[in-house]
Amino acid sequence: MNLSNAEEQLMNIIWQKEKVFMKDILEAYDEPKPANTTIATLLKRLQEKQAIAFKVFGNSREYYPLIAKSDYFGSKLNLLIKNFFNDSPSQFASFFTTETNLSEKQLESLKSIIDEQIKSKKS
Amino acid sequence: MNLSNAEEQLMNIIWQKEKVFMKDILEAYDEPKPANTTIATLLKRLQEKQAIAFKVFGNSREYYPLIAKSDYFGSKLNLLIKNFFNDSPSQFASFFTTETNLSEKQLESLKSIIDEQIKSKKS
DNA sequence: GAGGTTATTCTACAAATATAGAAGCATTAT
DNA sequence: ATAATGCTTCTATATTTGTAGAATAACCTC
Repeated sequence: MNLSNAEEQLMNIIWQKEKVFMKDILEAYDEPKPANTTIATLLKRLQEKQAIAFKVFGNSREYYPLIAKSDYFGSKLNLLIKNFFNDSPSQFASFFTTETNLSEKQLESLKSIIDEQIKSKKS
Repeated sequence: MNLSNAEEQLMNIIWQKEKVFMKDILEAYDEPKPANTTIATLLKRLQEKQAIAFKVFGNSREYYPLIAKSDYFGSKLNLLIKNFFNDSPSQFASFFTTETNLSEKQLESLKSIIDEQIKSKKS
């Protein structure tokens, strides 16, 4: 599943709101808002790509995602790790921790998340 | 700095080798290798984008990166975190550890990386 | 120094992307 | 009913991307 930038941006809105009508989407965009026909085009393309679907409600449609954000983003992330870090997640992780400038507190919380993970692996 | 996929792939080769001549690049591609004119086009575009430069050596050019991989990738990563995780690195981190399916060993090594980080923050 | 080899530029073209006008069809407000 | 509104589809255009042929220039070899 490959989405263009504009499509990704729109998907983000849809993921965030879970279900949206056209008007909700327009609202969600910052100024300068795109023409509604632009959004309509993107919605169409997303349907073709099977990224979203809709339910008819009265005269308009309520759009919802067909793919989970975590799935989409997870595969994207794995691709990045593959491309930039020779498929080594730990190499990426080290880059990540140094590069994103996490606070001490954030690092601690990350550590405990990892501990959780390790525990669950062991069980 | 926004690079297309093909450009990114080429940059990766250049980053890996640090300095390359055309022939080195061609070698680095898997079969089916692109036409050398294709590579030449991409090199040209990367120059326009100020992503690479070259030194003339005899009759040919030795290309080298103008932007660091870590810079490029770091800003890409931060963008992703911003777009997908509401600008919360720790939210991303937790996603990362669950989603990339790290082995227990990798998790341990990641944990020690984080410990290093915490120590260095404290000092 | 004629002919092959290699790198570079120019030109080209199809596909994908970003963006939106025009037109049509419901629905709602007057 | 009529007009205004909202949404969707169709059509269209400019730009970017992926890919590479043709032409050219500079070496290398014999």
